[in-house]
Amino acid sequence: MQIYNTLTRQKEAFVPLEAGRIRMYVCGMTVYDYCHLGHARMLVAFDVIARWLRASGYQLTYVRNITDVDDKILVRARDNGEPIADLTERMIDAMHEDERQLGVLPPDREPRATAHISDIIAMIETLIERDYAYHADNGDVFYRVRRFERYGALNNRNPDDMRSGARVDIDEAKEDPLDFVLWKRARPEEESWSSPWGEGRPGWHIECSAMSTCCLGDTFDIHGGGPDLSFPHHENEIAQSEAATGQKYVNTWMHAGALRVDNEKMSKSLGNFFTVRDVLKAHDPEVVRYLLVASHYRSAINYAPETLKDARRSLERFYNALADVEIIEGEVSDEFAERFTRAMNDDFNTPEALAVMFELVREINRHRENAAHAGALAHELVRLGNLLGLLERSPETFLKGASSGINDEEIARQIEARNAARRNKDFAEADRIRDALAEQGIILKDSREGTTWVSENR
RNA sequence: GGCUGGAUGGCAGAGUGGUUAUGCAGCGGACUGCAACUCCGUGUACGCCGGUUCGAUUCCGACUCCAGCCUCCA
Repeated sequence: MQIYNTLTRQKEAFVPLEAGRIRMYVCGMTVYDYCHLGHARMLVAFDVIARWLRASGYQLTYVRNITDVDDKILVRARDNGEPIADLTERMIDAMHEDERQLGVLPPDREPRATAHISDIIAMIETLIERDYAYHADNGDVFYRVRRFERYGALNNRNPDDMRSGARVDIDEAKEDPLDFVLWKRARPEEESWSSPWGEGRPGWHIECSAMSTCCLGDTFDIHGGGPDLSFPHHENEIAQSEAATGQKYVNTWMHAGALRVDNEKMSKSLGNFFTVRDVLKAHDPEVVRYLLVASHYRSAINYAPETLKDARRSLERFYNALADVEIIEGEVSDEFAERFTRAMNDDFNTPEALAVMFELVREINRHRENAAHAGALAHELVRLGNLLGLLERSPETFLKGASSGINDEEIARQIEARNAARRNKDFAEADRIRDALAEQGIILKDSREGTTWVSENR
């Protein structure tokens, strides 16, 4: 298996630290608002990765944290006039619901920053002991970046270069503008935790170092996250963890590509985001997942509502192939599975894997008259699709969707009326009925076995 | 300014030193009462300029453009 490593900027043969076992940590959400599609992209990308690692026979421990304390959460909770725990619980529930909808399987562990304050404090204490951190005059604790020689390695960045154009805020309390905060002293009225440095809360970067080490050990196999976390977040994590433990932190760094809107990054700070729940109001969740899986996980996706239409049509091709076939296990050429596996083993090449599945679709359609063979091919298609978290529903459920406004009995009645007209060669009437149903999004399909329908809604 | 990516046919999107990606859309044919679904066939696609090579979209160099990071952000 080959995986692209951000640290070395190339695909590498992946070898886990412990044979047969993989430990993976992914930076999750800061829960002060609903998930947007950019989050969905990252969540689905690592879901596919986790699924494939498991399908490949590895015993995977997948940890994805929740940041449930930070400045934005504090501000939002104060604006709402509620305790931060109320806000974060609500957003965590919403996130879980969005994930479930998108077919994202839960990680094995989902540690929260507020549940690991003592681990965080312990790590900061170690960093201070080792002279990698200092308690500044303003009460904050900072990381001493220049003391960590390898700083910038992940992003190929030299601290001296960063200084020149830097827009780093000149905090008087810092020894060096590059230093970043590990522990923030609480301002009056702020929710806080006690520490050797007084009441306060953890800085953002330290929580991931503390939680990943707690859950997975000093050194682990894979660390992932969104495209914008590489710097400074992951760089800082390396500095913190390696300074604290003296061990290599992570072997393979993985970063998902961005999701853009109108060729601009979608992000909360730009305000150009679509929330997952809003998109799912108008679109089938599997269509959204397909859209995300149809691009390689590292490439940027330029999202436009119209692109969902293409995704929908592509999924329809899969489900049309599965419709009216009895899906049964049977003899199938290994070729498809082998090519699928080769694609996925090559840095999780899902577009290539989907291409193999589409070729399977054609085989099914070609062999429809041979029920056993078609059924076996269909079984294989579903099996491969499931590995990507797709094709988990019956073709009927997907194709008929939520038939809005008109119920199945009424549709059946109209179809019977039309077929009666057809038998009488009254094609004008037959077409009138078909057009009327089409108005309501119901598309009829005639075959030797009779007339079926699908919904083009959603 | 520094550091990363990227530029593929109408659109989306893989990949490869010489041979069909794949999906959607289009065109021709089959099936159909007509459609839809499906099948068969069909597109001189690889940003620009040089170089290496028998041969480059694929390797190397320059250039142009786009995006991301350098401040919280998946």
